[in-house]
Amino acid sequence: MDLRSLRYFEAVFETGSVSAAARTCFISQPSISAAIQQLEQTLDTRLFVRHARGVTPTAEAKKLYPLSKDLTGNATAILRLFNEGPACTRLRLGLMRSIGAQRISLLLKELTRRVPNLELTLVDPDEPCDLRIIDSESVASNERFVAIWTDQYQLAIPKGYPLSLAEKVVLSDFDSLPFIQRSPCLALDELVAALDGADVSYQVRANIRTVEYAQSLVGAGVGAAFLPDWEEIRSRDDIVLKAVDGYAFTRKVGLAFKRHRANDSLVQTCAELCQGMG
Amino acid sequence: MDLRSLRYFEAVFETGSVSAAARTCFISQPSISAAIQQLEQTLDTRLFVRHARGVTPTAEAKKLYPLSKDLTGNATAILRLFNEGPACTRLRLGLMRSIGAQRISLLLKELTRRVPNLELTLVDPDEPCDLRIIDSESVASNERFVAIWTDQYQLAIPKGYPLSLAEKVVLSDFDSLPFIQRSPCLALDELVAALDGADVSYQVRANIRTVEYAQSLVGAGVGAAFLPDWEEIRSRDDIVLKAVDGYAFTRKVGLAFKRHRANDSLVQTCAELCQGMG
DNA sequence: TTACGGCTATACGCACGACCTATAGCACCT
DNA sequence: AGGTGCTATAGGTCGTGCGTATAGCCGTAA
Repeated sequence: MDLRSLRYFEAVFETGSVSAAARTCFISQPSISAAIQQLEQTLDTRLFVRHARGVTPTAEAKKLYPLSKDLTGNATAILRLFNEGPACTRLRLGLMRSIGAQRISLLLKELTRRVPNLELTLVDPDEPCDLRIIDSESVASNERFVAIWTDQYQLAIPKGYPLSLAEKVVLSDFDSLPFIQRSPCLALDELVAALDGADVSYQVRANIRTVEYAQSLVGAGVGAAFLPDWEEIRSRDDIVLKAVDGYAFTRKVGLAFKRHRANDSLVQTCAELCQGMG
Repeated sequence: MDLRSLRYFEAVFETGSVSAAARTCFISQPSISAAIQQLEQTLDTRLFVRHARGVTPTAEAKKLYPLSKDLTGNATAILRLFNEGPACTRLRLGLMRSIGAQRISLLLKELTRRVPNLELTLVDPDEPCDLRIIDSESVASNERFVAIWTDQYQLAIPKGYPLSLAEKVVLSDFDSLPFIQRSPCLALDELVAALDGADVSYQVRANIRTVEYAQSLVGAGVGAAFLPDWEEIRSRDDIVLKAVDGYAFTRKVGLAFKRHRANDSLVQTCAELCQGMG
């Protein structure tokens, strides 16, 4: 019997469902199933009655639950007793460049509020780090991904451009449109592929990496750009955002972390936080 | 932090030594070292000061110890709560045929006393089983071995034989001696090898498997046999036990169990019991 | 009735880690 | 100085916790 199984048991008990428990524990459903089976075996007791709509706890499970809760509570209390104090917890956070500061800063603010004495270091997502905030395409195979939000990519057009008055944007509108490229960006790659397929040639005015630069350049009238539909962009009076008719370019942005660190408490609070920001 | 590390910590704290803790936990010393280091890392605290004569606990360790003891105590209490009652614990014990009933029965008696409601099944040691009582030569590579006793093999001679009066037995005395072979027996194999080397031919009267049979046959005067120097044989007035001059044939008999089951409570009580019987 | 969606259990493969043995390095003792 | 007992490190093996993919089951909707 180990604390891990007990925590999983508690989650199943509280949610009344193996799948739901798996979600709250940031773990796959079969893993919870296996852990519960193992626990049932070591205790030589049936803890849940399985049915198609979830599971219902047996009398033994109801007896076990408060004991388990007490035990795991004590365990984390011991952890806290030794970990709190002046010692600060260090967190290296890999941040995809194209994410944009505004939206992330809310998250980081909340994180530093929740974790006292946090020493946060922001690095590129390809550097060694504890957590990464990246798009879902960049997740490594040994990483777990918790989505935070989904960006809809739209064409950001300077107010003065004729296209900014058009009802809708179609692919042919890109023909000889001054354009600001931001890379790496999968949505842009898709767009380029679509344009190539339609034999439309566009005019590159700038190659930059962050959304902030692109935003400024569009605002300054340098050219149009392909940007996520963030509120901070939408609310500018010098930029118009328009969807490209017939195309939906999206990317899922979220938190990625090594699977074997899923039980790390710092990782867990981050994951919970990110789920809450959705 | 897991219960395993805490239990190892308690053992180190109580014995004041990593090596001693390893012995009481039936585990290797580096494993304890690693677990303690890991615990120190997750608690972000130095728990022991290492020196050449063992380890001394720090103030933090003294603070942790009662908390840890409490936690692991609660955990085992939960286990007991669910495991005790009318449900019986089943144990399949593989018993080497050549071990002899008398000595083992003491051990089994004590075991059934300590474990209430034990359902014991004795099987051959090559059948699937939870524990095996075998000699040290037969231990598999994924098994751990806890010695119980060491048998000294001696020549058991019927009282009436001339050799029973001899001062000492030498290899040449085996020449045309009526002999009772018991196999499999490594000590016997060694003896045979020695006899072959000395060009002595002996006379086989019987081939049997258990010590009990051999004992009876020797007692009945059928022939001599190579037997461990147990009290139950030594005390018979129709058998004389004599060491073979210049040779020490021994075998270590003990408890063997799969390594990954070393933390199983039933396995542990058996191992402790066996250590105590030495 | 069938089709579908959500639930749990099973199958199977991978990778992390707990464990082993062997050995180095250190302090104390003879 | 060499021996003994301790702890730490190195390197390899095996068990198991976790993943994805999938089967099977039941309740609901078409």
